Amino acid sequence: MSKAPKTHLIRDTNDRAALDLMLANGPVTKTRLGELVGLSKVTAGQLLTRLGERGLVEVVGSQQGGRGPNAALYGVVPSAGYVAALHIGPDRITASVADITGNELATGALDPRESSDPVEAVRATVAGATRSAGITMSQLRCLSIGTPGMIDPRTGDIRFANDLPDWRAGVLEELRRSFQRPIMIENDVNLAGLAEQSAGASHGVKDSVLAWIDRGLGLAVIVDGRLHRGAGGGAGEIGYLAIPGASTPHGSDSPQHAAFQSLVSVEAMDTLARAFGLRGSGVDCVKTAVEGDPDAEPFLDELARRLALGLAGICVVLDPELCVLAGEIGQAGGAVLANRVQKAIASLGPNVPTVVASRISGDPVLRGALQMGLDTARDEVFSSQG
Amino acid sequence: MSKAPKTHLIRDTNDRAALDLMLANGPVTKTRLGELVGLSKVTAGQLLTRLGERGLVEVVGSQQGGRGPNAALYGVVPSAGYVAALHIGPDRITASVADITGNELATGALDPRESSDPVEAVRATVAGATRSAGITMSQLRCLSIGTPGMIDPRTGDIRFANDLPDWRAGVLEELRRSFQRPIMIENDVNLAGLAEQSAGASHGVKDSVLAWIDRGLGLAVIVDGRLHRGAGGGAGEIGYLAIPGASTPHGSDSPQHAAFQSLVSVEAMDTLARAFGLRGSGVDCVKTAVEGDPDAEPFLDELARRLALGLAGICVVLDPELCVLAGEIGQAGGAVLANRVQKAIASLGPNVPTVVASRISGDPVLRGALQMGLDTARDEVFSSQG
DNA sequence: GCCCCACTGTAAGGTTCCTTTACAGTTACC
DNA sequence: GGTAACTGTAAAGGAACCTTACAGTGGGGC
Repeated sequence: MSKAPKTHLIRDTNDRAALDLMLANGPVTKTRLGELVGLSKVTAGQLLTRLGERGLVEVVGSQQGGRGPNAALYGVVPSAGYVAALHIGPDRITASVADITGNELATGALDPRESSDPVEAVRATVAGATRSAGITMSQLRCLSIGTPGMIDPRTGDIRFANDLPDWRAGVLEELRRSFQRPIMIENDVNLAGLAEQSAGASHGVKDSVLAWIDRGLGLAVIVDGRLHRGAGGGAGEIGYLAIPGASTPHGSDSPQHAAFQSLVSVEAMDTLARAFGLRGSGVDCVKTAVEGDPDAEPFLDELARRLALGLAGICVVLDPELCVLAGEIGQAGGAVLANRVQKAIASLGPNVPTVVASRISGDPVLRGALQMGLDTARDEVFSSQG
Repeated sequence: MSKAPKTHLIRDTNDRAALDLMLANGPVTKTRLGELVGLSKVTAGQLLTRLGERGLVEVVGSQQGGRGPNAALYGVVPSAGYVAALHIGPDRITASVADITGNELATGALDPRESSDPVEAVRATVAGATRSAGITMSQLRCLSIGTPGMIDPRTGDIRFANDLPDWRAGVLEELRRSFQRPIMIENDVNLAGLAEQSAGASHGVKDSVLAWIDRGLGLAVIVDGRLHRGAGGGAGEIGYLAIPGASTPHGSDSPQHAAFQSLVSVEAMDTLARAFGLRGSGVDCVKTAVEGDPDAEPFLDELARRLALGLAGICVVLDPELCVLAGEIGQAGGAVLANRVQKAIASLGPNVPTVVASRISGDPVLRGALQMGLDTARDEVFSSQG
């Protein structure tokens, strides 16, 4: 109810609700839209006329089989806007381009070693992906970038990214200058958490965490349905978490080795597999163990125990309803590992979440970045000012 | 924009905003209210007429010193509703009665050993407090109760309270039957966190935690300005937190002694003080150390180190902007302890919050309970249905 | 094969709630 | 003693929703 921007406040709210409904449920008739948004048939019709004149919705068909005349079906116009999402990894940059409805049009990839300049690398990858998608870069409403490393929640800029020496503070500003449009950078693990929430295991769950167990270790914290970044963007940096009662079976027991990162990463699994006398990489050993190899059983139990030692502390603090295991190790462990971790957590503390494996196919980070990009693109395109 | 309860949706929102503004800023004139709420002078006048007819606001004076006629000052009518708040401790029940503006009218206390029945104890304490306040129990809009123990966020009932054997699951239902009005039970530490947020150190801070260090140990987690209870109400039960690298200087080092609870409670401080060859209780030793006694210095350092070991893990997960130390030990430690804890956290991890001591005078739990009670009473009284 | 009923889509008029404009009355300040 | 700045109310206007009414369309019962 603020005074200045009161131009069409209620109407804007209803327009946006209608657009979101059409994106979520697909094409709808006038009458149905009215029921869903809470408007009369007449007002819903006026709303659709308005959005049609702005080029945001169009008739996409008609509903067959009804009693009376076939009602027109209205849907969001896909070409109303496009977004590009990127996942910056140490040895691979991947990109995805989608239209405003969330339909993925094309993907692209680049070896980051081709260029040490982040802006150049991003431009090249995005250019390739947009070309395959059959659109121009100028049609992109915004760019959404997932990286390892910590983001300053005030500025949105990178604070530091250990695995990406070329991505330093100031990159956001350079990218914005180069692209002249909204650009967001977000932590990769947080994006995996968003992806899981929007279309995966934690969909509809209010309080959940996603543990990313890969070369690095991280945690996405979702409280009350919203991603929690922390005051300095450092929430979920559980690689630093000091783990009590942890000791590698044949390794040293000194304090500096008790960090969570050193216990459950891809690298740590390689070491652990060797310590258990297993062949192959740590990830492979997880897979064979999950498939039922009895020789790998103790190895998997130790992994579950280590994970539980760290997660138990997190559960004591947050008491999440659900804990999703993701990343290369989490995905390899699947439901088998998840169940064991849940049991192990139950033996360690009072708060026991349901533990499950990731349900996102493909790259969850890229998926999350796309979701974040779509959210802001829709805010832009659908707002009456845009 | 739902269809059924559309009766005066905008109007209700504005009415509530006006009432909240008058509660926060004190009496206001028609014109000023219009500016604050975002309405025209005319509409603000109609709004005040409406609320006046409902007995919620009244003219409480006139603004002197202006140019034109002295504008009437409108304020919330205190007698529009009353609330009672209770703090149930193992050996003391305290109560407080306030009017809808938050003005505390009377307090009361009871020894819980007088009656083993929670309902009887609550009735007796509330009866005493309302009598001193000069109102009847029937004028109470709601009852808000702080207890140790875990609350089920779905039912609002007690799951279990270790320190209160008579308070078990089902108490909420009995209380509701006895009082026939809204009753809320909340964890004491969470209430201390709410008190600190509404009128203490964490006022206006989005992401903060409050560590309660007393006979028991607990953590109130505030994310995005809202108290986080967790899926099972167990968020912040950090007494169970397993602490790495912890060992009592002269005590045992076995795993079962590494729980946070055993390291920093009032009892643990008694033991620690003896271990350092100090006289007096642990709390007294904290006080003398804070006052500058050099003999107690190492004792205080060890307390800060222990606190930091636990809080560092919490900061890695949540990255709060602020960490408030409360409870008997936290309050006794004051700014001196807070500063040392902050330094110690900085040496243990990447996320370093500002650490401060509680700023609530009196009983923070009772204060938080009152705040929670006021919130729901206002929802009731101010809603157009009420 | 015909009629009717359920449905679509539009037009007209009504309600709610806020706004602007206008004006009469009051008081500090020059 | 006049004016500028303010208060408070009345009247008219506009935004955004609603209901009612009606012409048109097509599947299913008879």
